[in-house]
Amino acid sequence: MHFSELHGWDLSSREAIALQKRLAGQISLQEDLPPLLKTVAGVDVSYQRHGELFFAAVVVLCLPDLTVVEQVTACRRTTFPYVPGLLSFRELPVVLEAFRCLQQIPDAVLVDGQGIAHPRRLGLASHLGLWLDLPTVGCAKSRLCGEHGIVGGQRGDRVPLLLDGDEIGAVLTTRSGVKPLYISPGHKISVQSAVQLSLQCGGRYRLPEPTRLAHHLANCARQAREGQD
DNA sequence: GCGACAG
DNA sequence: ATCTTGTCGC
Repeated sequence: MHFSELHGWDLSSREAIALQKRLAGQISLQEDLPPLLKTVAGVDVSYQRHGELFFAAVVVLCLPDLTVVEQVTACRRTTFPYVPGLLSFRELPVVLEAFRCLQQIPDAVLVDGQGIAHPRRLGLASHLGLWLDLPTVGCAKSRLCGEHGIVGGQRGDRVPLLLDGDEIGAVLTTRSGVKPLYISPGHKISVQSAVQLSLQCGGRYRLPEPTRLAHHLANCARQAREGQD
């Protein structure tokens, strides 16, 4: 990993973009999942409008029953601003902090954000996948880049997400009658498996259980801290 | 120059 | 993401 990435993350936007271009070349879209997935983790971040504290949560669930086996949270202050396309430099530090608290290593990770469906093919899920050297999937609630047709309204319906002639992901309806999710491989997984895993992890809600629970836990951690002051 | 733009 | 109350619908 790049030195500046191991410390402080105090990069300029120009440096961050250059780093993304280099790291993108290390992303693997080859299937590298265990024969049978036993655990899958979900991760998400929460923070205040005008606050500097960021809270990350990681929840590990068992497959195929989706029972929770472990959950951790972490808190850290961030300085990197929100810039579309540079989200990982803002959220990855606290997310990695949370992963260090985990007692076990999940077989795969679902992330609230894009994988390779990114202008430089290195969204938050991809960047995290490289750091952890684990299969990751980007499960974003809205589009960052790429084009696609209209997707059906039934759970499981999907259309390809294309960018510069490449299939970078899929627009997937995870729950009938609800806005679709933008699914893309983060690292060490194919579009097909990313979609398959996303569906396997949910059904009752728009978001897959792992990220849905992580989102809730991160919010609880933040509100608990706010209550102290 | 103009519009788009994860969380 | 967050700021915020109620409200429509299964």
